[in-house]
Amino acid sequence: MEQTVFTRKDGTKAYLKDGVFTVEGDDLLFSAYKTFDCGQCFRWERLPDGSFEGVVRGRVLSLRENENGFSVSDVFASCDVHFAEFLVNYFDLQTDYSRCNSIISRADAVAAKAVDTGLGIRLLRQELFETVISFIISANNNIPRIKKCIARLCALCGEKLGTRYGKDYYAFPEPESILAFSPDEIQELAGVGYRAPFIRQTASLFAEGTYSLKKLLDCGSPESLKKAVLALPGVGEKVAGCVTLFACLDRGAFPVDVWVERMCRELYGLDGLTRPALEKEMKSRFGENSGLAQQYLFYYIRAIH
DNA sequence: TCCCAGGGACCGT
DNA sequence: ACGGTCCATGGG
Repeated sequence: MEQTVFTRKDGTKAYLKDGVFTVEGDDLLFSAYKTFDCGQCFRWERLPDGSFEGVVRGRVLSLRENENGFSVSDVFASCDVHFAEFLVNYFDLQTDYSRCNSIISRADAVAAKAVDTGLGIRLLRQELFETVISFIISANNNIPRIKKCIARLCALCGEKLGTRYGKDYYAFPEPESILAFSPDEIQELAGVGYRAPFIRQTASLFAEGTYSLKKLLDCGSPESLKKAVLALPGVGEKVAGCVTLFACLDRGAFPVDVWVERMCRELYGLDGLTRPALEKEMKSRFGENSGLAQQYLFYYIRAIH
């Protein structure tokens, strides 16, 4: 028996059947590969059979794409309506991407090409603490190694979720679980190098309640929000941008890293500008859609290099 | 061996 | 507000 989670005028629908969450639509604009590969998340991977496996909010998920949509199942449990509603939010299924895409494409020819190349990317609405720690680890690091560091951190102090085919699965650690280890232990066992003290100090600020999702949501303006996130140890301009964007606190954020810098130089001819100047310039082009535009442009410049 | 990776803290000026 | 330097780690 099917349980409908939502339906839309355009025919898109999401429903729950036999514990499996399914989304169908003629023009869904969802590509699992691009969404998981565009650098916003680090705990999804493609399996040899073409499906995807990821750990989200303490659940091991399996995602498979089909002709006109995709299905998600919980590897160790049955998916209930409550979690299905969480997934609708996580995959940003309420947002009209065809509308966002046309707005971004209209900005300029480069953006139009980037949208074309990255079609199917969705901005995931990820958990705050995981996003903060993940992007502290991302500083001066590369994506394959960021994934390894996070996987080791989860295996070190994340809750064990189960074992399948000889593989163990772990949740992303709670702040308190990270605090059980010293900076030296985190550095040596998770291989995060000099970022270990930052990870631990930030975990402490979340554990004691100085930082929480609620407090950041209460900031009011994107400016005060960014200022608050910037005050976390190991968090600078770029990481703060990623946190506010990927934890869905400010979709207008435009984080500038080496790739975006390169993109601005090679595609827009913006040479010799500082990162804040590039951020300001690009935000003026894309406005409230800056975050999504940034993802398309990030994906595009990496694809053509 | 050097350079780079979704940079940031800390120090000078 | 700036510019330089150092910071672990691993892959090319």
